[in-house]
Amino acid sequence: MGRAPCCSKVGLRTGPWNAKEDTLLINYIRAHGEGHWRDLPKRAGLLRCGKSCRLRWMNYLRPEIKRGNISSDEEDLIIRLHSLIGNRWSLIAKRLPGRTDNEIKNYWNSHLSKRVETSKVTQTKAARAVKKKHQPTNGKKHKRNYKDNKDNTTSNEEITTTKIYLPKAVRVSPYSLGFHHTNPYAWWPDLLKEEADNNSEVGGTCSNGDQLEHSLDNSGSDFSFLDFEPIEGNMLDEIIGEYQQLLNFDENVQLESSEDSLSV
DNA sequence: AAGCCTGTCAACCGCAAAGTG
DNA sequence: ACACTTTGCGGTTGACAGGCT
Repeated sequence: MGRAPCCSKVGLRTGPWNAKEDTLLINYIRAHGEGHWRDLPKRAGLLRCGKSCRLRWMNYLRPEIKRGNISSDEEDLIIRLHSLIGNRWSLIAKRLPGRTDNEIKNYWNSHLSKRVETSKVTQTKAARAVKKKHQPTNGKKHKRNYKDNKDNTTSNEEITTTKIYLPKAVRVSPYSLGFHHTNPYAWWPDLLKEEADNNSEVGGTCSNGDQLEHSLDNSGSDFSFLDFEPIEGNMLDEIIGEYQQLLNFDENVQLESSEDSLSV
């Protein structure tokens, strides 16, 4: 997948992960925790680069990841957040528990971007019709301040210049943002689920022959995500409400990427 | 049935921020 | 303050599936 692997990865596997690799990675992380991605493949007996392992874990194997269709609530939230902060997928993902930035990005590119674009055009046509209706008859431009969009695809569209400055991208641990899950092992391979359910030793022998040293204890501290409690209340509603206030501040809001200030 | 087209999504890359010594 | 390493992010790619001609 993607581009050709970089030069330093000779001898390492690329492309889709198989079940055996997934199991090795899951077992290793359950035993030793996340992090130290560079050394992880060697220790786990994987012929992958650390980056690939991290990506596989973060985007697919983490137990708190929610699989399945994106709900209409989530979709609505994505659209609103994207209109507010643009392609900041990780920030958007952090507002959608169980969803990954990659998943949201893909969903946006394949499902939402076109729909939103279509919607924009429709709205623009309607706006033009209204504007034309109220255009002063002397031919002078309407006094209201219109400004071309940066994007040429909508260069003819005119919107007001209320600006919201985007925050700089910051790294925030998903755990610090209330990332919760209710059934962390819901979709893990049955073998692993059994192990988790039984609170049993992860150890034994990996398929590569390595011995796993640590045991899994759900009440223990090896995995912080095991300690999470379900979110109280309807988080999506809260978030939508939160941003609704911002979006309603002015009918037309123009986003402008800049320093970490918010001004309207 | 076969070839082409299009949409989806996992996985890759480069780059930059954060962390560490 | 600096250099080096690690981690996280966003853009992009390409395999695959399904629809269309």
